[in-house]
Amino acid sequence: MVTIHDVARHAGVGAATVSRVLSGNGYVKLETRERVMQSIRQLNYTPNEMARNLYYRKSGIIAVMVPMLSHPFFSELVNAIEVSLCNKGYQTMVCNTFYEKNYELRYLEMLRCQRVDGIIFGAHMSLASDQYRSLHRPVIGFDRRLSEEIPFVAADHETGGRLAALELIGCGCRNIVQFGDAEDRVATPSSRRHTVFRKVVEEHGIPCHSYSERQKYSSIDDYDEAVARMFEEYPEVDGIFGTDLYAAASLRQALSIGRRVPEDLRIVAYDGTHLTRFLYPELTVICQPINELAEEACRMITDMIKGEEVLKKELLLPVSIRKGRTT
Amino acid sequence: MVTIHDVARHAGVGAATVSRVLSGNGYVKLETRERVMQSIRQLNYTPNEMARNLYYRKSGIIAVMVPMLSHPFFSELVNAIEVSLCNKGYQTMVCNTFYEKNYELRYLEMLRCQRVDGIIFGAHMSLASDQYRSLHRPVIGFDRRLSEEIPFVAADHETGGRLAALELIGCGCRNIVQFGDAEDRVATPSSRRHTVFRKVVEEHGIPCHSYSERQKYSSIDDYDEAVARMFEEYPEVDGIFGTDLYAAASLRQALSIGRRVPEDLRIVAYDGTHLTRFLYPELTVICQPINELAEEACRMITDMIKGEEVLKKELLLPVSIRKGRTT
DNA sequence: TTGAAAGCGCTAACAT
DNA sequence: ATGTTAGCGCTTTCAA
Repeated sequence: MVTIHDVARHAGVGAATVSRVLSGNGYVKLETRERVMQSIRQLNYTPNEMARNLYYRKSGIIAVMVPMLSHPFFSELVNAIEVSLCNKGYQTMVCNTFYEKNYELRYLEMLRCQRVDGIIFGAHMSLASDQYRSLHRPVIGFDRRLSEEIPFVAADHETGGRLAALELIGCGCRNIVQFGDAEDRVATPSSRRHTVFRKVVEEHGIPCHSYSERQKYSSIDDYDEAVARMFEEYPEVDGIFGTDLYAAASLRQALSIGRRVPEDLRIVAYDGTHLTRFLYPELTVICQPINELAEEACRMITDMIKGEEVLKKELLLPVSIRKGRTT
Repeated sequence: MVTIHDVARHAGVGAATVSRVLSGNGYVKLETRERVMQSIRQLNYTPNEMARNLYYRKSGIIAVMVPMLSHPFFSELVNAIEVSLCNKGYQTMVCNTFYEKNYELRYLEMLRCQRVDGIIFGAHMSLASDQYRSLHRPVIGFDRRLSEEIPFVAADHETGGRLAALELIGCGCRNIVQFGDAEDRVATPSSRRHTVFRKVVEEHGIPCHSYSERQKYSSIDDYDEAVARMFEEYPEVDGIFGTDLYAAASLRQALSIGRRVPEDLRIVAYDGTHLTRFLYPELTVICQPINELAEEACRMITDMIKGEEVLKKELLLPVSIRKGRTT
């Protein structure tokens, strides 16, 4: 590997001069500059990023932790984050956690050892909040309230849950099922949509059955199985609410057992990933503003890295409803 | 930030001793070791990765370049790569290229400046092959023949194209359309499936119309538009072949204009992403072995990084057909 | 068994 | 306008 000293020797100057030419800082005689440039080109020199990083104590890399990248919501999210970070001059490191604490810990370690400048936490929160707090480094939660001091960004899930409920109620549903835990046992902002959904449904005097999501999804089959079990246990269901994957699996199975949608069964999806655009009949879906969420998350984390205090610690972005043919 | 010297001072030893304790190399008296360990814990010390990386001249990071992470095929691929690299002790950096040469160049630069130890090229190949060759660093092509010396891994697309063709022919299709360029203008292994597909179809005396894929996809709408145009230009079509997204868009539009699948129209998809599992009727699909492809790609790149010569420069993995209800 | 010192490749302060 | 030097934080000879 050719170093700055090789270039310096080749050009007959000191290393500092080469550095000056490269950075554009400081004065360099035109003639010297050109000689240096030529040496750089001849030796095909590229400055070593690791040395620079060590000096500046920053890696220029931001990690984004998600439970599973292949999940459409997270792949679209990470995609948007990558775009946004790239525009801000950062590289994106992806970290799958598979809902496992060990992975989370390992990735937190990357922050402490300065491998990354910051972390966007899109993963399940499984650690005690003081473990996050004790970091004292740039961390933000995506849809996760990690601790009081750690800023987070999320969609306005309460409104999302309400919109979904009203949509199904408006269609005249009498037996509603949602995939998600309505007990508020999980403290993530996104779980609130299920609490609100149930509340609104029951306020209208309609029974609402909630199927808790499993802790961990390893494959698509998990969704299919959950939906199959639901249809078995709750055959009279006429309104379903769940994330895109649950909604899609419900739609598919409903059609395959001959139930008419939306006549016999209405479905409202949540998230609005690309998947919903490929289904027939088109799903009615509550869309999270993925791009905007990503943009804000990146703005927050880069501000924190720059040392600026993030003023608004909790940022909720509005959801929207896209009406399809399943309601 | 607390450094190794802080720990050394705190424990009343030299920095080298702390290093020995940390690495487990060399002899350290039990008593000293324990004193050092205690200091490490008390000061909450974590070794700085950047300094280590500089010393060892490696970052422990591998970049994977894809056109667009939100595309289901690439998100599943990168997911599998992340898992595989993680098991091998590497971090994964994602790089979207959006089919643009500038991005590719920028990412190649990361290799030269030692920001990453290697690159898996899952992106469109837009540079001249000597630009890749001149790297002399660990690079492998995923579905891309970058230059003669650069190893690559891909699915056996020729067989894939043949299987798809035979499937549609076997269903009695007389007017077949495929989404993809059958002219072999693009030199990627994956484009071969379209050449073979057309060849097999025409050998059976059936006309085959090929819709060239666009260079760049920015949104899902692009697929929808292409399919809509196809149905308009080629209303008599009774057999369609295309990647999952084309197949899914075709299925949706076919159903929405009242065409019966598979009675009036048969569809064979290519790739086998999760998307295909959510459609009704279930798509018949030629599946790429994504996990195995990722596994092999990672094995190759890590071998190259270790300095081992990759023996088999071209690795083709078998595809499989999953029969659904669209044929 | 341990510490001092020389690097890894770069930048910036300080001389000149 | 340019070179020398002292780090950034770590690891590894080498000497004691």
